Amino acid sequence: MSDILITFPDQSSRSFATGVSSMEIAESIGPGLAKAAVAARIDGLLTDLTQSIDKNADFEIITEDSDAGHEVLLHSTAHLMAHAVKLLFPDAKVTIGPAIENRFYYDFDIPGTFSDNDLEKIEAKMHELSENDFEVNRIEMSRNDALKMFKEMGEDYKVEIIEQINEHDTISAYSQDDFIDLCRGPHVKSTGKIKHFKLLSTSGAYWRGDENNTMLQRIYGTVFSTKKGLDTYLHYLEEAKKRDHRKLGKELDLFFFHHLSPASPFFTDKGAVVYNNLIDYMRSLYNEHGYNEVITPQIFDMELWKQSGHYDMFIDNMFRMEMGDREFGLKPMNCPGHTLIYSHGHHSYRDLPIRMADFGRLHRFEKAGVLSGLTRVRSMAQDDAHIFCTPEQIGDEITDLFEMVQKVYKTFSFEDLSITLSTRPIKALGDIKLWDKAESSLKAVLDKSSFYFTIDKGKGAFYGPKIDFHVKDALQRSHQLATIQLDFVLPERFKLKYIAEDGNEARPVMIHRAILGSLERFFGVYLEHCGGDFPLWLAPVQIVVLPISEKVQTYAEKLTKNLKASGFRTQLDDKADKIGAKIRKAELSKINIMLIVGEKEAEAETVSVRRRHKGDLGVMDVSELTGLLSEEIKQRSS
RNA sequence: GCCUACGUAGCUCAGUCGGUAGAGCACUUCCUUGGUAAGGAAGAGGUCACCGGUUCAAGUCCGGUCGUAGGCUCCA
Repeated sequence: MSDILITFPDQSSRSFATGVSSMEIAESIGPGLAKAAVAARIDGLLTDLTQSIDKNADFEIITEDSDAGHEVLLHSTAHLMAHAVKLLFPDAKVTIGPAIENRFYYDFDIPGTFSDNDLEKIEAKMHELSENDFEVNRIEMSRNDALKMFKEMGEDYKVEIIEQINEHDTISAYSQDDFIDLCRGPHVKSTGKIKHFKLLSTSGAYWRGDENNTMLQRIYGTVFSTKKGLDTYLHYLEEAKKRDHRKLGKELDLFFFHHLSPASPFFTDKGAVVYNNLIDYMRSLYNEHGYNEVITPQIFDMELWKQSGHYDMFIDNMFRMEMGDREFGLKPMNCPGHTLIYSHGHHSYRDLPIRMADFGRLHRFEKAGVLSGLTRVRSMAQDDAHIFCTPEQIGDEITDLFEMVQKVYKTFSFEDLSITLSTRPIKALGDIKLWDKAESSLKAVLDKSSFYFTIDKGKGAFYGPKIDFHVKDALQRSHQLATIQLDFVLPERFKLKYIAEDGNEARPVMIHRAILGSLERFFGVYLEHCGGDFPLWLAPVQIVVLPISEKVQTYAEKLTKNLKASGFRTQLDDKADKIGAKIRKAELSKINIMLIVGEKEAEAETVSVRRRHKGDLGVMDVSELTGLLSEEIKQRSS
């Protein structure tokens, strides 16, 4: 038997006997590696460790702590769960069970549903199967044999899957004890490898995601190679729950919902302070960047939405009303209204670009099942603007937007910006030449920006290509916030024009752009990002004055009054509580500055300053303090 | 829209087998006048989401409506 040459990721190579398995190679390198190995990558393809190799190949061991290895482990755990479910619920039919980010799921067709109690039983059975340490074996077979086998087993969904697999492809299945499941693999070599897992939740899910198909029962779970890994992940889930904007919104009394206006947030006085400060901040940027704000109607004759195309594309998401013999639509977007402003006057190329900003309230009838807190609402406003410009101006406008976006994310301390450029979809309106030009100008700006970006081919809007910005929050979750979309269609539909340099009429381009996106959603995302600890400039209550006893009531009142007059959002806590209780209350409501005043301070006209989460900062003159705070607010420090 | 779970005081939650509703925090009043994360006492607060049904009797059982939550094409 001749030898084969195995090349490792560091480009070193060694020869092995033909037919060597990945496991044997791993063992030859070291027992530690062999223990951590879950799969191998041979010439770029993920395979089982037991797979034998009979030709020269690029080779890499996949360990359980790598991303690919974790995926294998997740997928193998999905199988283990399916195994347990089949034992406990013999009538269940298996469907698919992929790994997703940090989790896996498996969909089953069962007569009833899974209860929490069932989940516990399944988990216990999984532990039992893990302890049995069954070998996991790959079985390859022809398409016909596979069809026959799964038909006999009554696994209709698997049969459907096999029927869609290319005739000439080999089909693989994996067995552990007497459980067998159609699967591409690879898998861990025995069930004993799967130890640290937890089933998380159940839900309904349509077969192949199509609501016309059978509703299946899905179970989500997670698994890690170490107990520590699992604990860390479960802790992360706890942390995410603690920071949930709906929970914080209630605790800090920022907003609430009422069943008489579903999915439409009520911002309390406190929440409105934050909301309005977000708007004020964007306004200050608009001043710097040459935007003009407009105010447009809430309700338009349906004729407008027919002309804009919303009637065809968006009518299911619109609130409509009939008044006498006219039908009106509540605006879901500002753009059509803005074209009416643009058309209200004549424009020369010298007027362009026109940057038209609008914080108008929008209403969208989102399906009941997709609503969620502030992230998916039916009533919202955006930091919306439309830029009307010449095709030549697109590049400069985008460059300016980039600058703005970066400023904004810095202010809110969002790091880890990533960008996608979405290009022309198959169903696109407008001249292809214009598309090419628009795409290349977007790409040129991106190239110049030194930002890393990926291209989402064919994912642009039907009216133009777009750039989306994604940020990661404090828990490393990604959120799409800003969007910049080029639009050639609306200017066409509304026959927008300007007089070009050559004296002829020309069609402007519209750029739709929002940086925070919807203010409601941004409020939610940012609330979770900062965990309710608003920076001073955004805080609903910036200062609370805490008198130690009634003896200093007069001083405390005067102090509060003066701070309010100086523009600080200040409260006085003159309840008959002890100072410790007042401090505790202020800390829990996350008020930035606590001013403790007793007889000493009253006499010297000073304050004892305590900062949220930081504790006692010592005694200060009032003017010194207000100077520092004013500067902090002006800088919008985070 | 579909599946599942949930809806009890402002908030967080108990409420057994169907027998007419309870705690903590918050709130109000009183006592205490205090020095950096909870001083004490008393009081007030609920059409148990809504509508209907079963029953002598419903927060509890059944049906419906509304609302909220987790999901619903990350493919064997």
